[in-house]
Amino acid sequence: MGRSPCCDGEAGVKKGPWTPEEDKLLRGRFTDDEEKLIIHLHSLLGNKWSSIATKLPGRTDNEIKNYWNTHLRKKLLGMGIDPVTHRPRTDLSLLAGLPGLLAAAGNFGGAGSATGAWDMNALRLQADAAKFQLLQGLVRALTTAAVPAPAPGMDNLMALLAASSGGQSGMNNGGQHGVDQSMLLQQCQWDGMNNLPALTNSAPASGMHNISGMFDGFGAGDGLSSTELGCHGGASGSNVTVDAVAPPRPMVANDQECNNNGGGGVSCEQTPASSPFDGLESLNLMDDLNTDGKCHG
DNA sequence: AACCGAAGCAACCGCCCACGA
DNA sequence: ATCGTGGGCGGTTGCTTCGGT
Repeated sequence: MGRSPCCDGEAGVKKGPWTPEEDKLLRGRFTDDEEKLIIHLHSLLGNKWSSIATKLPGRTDNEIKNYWNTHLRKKLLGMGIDPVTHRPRTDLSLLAGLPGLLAAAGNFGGAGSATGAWDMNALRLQADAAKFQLLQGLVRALTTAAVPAPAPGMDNLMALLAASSGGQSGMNNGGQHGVDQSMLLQQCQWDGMNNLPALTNSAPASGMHNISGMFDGFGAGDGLSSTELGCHGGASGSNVTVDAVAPPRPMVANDQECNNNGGGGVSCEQTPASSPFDGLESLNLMDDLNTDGKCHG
C-alpha cells in the first residue's frame, strides 16, 4: 500500500529539476548586483551586517553574513583581495600564479560581455595584487631583521630609503619623486604583514640578486622583470628615486556606482578596468630601477 | 548503496553599548 | 558618577543537505 507521492497527479504541479528560467525566478538567491553592493558596503562599513542589511531590502543581517562567509569571502580571496581589509593579500602564495595573471592583465582591455569584462577585471586585480606583494616583499627584505646583514647589492636601496626618509609624504604627487619611507613601511605593515613568510627562510639573503631572482620569469607585459628590479651593484648613494606609493584604493567595489532604486532592487554600474592599484600605477619602483645600479626617476 | 567531505544555513552565545535607577 | 539591565550585534558552532567516490 503506502501512500502515493504527494504531488503526483495533482493538476498544475510540476515535478523534477528546476529549469534555468525557474532558477532565475526563484527567490532567495543573491543577485550579482546585490553581491557587488554587499562588497561595496562591507568595504565601507566592515562587518556591520545589520547596517548592510538595511541597504538590502528583504535581506537579514544573518543572511548577508552567511553569504559573505560562504561565498563572497572566498571570491575575494580568489581575486587576491583580503576580505577583511579589502586590500591585496599580503602573503606571497600568489606569486606562483603571477606570470599567467600578468599575461592576462596585459591582455586586458578587450571588449566583451559584461561577465567577461568582470572576469578580466578580476584577473587584472589579481595581477595588481601580486605586483603589490612583490613590493611588500622587497621592502620587507630591506627593512626587517629577517635579512641578517645587508649584502652589497642591498646597500643601494637601503641608502636610498634612508636618504629619502625626510618625511615628505609625496603621495599622489604626480611625478614628483622621492619616496616616503614611512609610507612604504606603512604599506608593509598592513595586516597580514606578519604572515609574510620570511624571505630568508627559503633562501638566504645575498643582496638584491636573491630578491630579484624571485621575479625571474615574471614581467610579461607589465614592466616587471628581474632585470629591472635588480638594481645590482653600483656605488651606494646612487640617485635612485622612486615615486611615492599611494595607498591602494580601499576597495575594488568603490569603483562601482551602486544605487538602490527604491523598488527593492539594486543597480550597480561597474567601471571598467578599475583597480585597487590605480594609485599604485604610478609606482615606478619597478620601472625605475635600472641595471646600472642607478635608478632613474 | 553506503560513506565521507564540503557547503550552506539557522541558531546560539558572548560581548558591547545605551539607558535608567 | 556608578552600577545594573536589556537589547542589539557579530562571531561561532552545529545540523542538514548535497555531491563525489
